[in-house]
Amino acid sequence: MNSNKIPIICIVGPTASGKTNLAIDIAKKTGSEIVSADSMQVYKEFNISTAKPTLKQMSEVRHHCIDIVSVRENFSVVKYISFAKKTIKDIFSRGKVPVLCGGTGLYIDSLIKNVPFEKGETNIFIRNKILKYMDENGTNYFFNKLKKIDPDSAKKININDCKRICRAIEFYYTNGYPIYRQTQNTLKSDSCYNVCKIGLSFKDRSILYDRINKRVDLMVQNRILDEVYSIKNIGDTAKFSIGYKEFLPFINGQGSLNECIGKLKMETRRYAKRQITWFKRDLGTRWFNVDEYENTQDLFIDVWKYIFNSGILN
RNA sequence: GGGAGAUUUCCCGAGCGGCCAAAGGGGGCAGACUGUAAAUCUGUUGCUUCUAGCUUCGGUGGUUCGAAUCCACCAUCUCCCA
Repeated sequence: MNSNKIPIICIVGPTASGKTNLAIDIAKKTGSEIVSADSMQVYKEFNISTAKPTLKQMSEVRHHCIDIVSVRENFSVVKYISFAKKTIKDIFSRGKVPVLCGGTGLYIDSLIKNVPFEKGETNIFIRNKILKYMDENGTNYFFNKLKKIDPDSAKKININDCKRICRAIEFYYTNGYPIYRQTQNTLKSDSCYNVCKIGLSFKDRSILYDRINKRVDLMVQNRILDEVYSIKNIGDTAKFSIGYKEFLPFINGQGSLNECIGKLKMETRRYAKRQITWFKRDLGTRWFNVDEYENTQDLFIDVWKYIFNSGILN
């Protein structure tokens, strides 16, 4: 146990696995606060679609990194990290062990691994020009350019991955050195947190998928469509939110509502799959199969035992 | 009642005598992921004792060296005329 590191309890897992409730139970038990790690719950206007904790839940346990920007603004990992780092420090300074909870793997890993995001604010204008060029003329020109300025990254990035090619080039020209070096530096640097990581998973994938489908039905009942209608001038990062873009065909008269709901369920399931792939990578995570427990109380008891025995609270 | 057309691997859909276990897309499964990440991208997807063999293209029979592809009948569906 490294004493000069801030201890964190971290809950990860796919969407609809029950992270929110588990985190709240843990925070109540330890008298602590929750730091969300969710790239879409940061937006004030998304409530139903992001399955945010309820107002009641948020009044019982303090939540952070939720409702911090408008969908009109662009958000990114960097903004998240600077916000989350301060928050975690603050919670710890008040004698509590923060509970980090969320489904955005990139945000969690970047935070925990201490990724050194430096100067070089993204130039959206240039980025969009490069992406537009690749969309119209193929990736060859920029991929070859990348091979020259950052051959290591070119080896790792697939020739069809426009966004990563674009980012690597953008990185080089704003920072003056290859993005590959940043990755290497991160691997060398030490985390400033001491993390007890808990993952929620399912022995039977179909049970998770079933929960997702039901959750979407519930969102529809809770008038997710009104939420979509109420959003005006959405920005470039929020517009990709699952639960927003799927309803656009209906709103534009290009599809039935049922088709959109079906698509939303499907996209959510696929998202869950990607989350599982991401989180599985971290060998330090202690996994709990949700579908092996009779109820959430039993699950909580086991999780709590694990947290307690980990020594993170000492 | 008469006429025209359809039936393909989990789904949609191409194939119209050999190069077809069958294009392409979707989904599933697996993977990647360092300033858009709920984004983006990759691999794989009939079975097996897997550099080969076996069983598939509504059903049954036939033509042919050879059929998902041609013929006959049957079944189901769609459309058109009554």
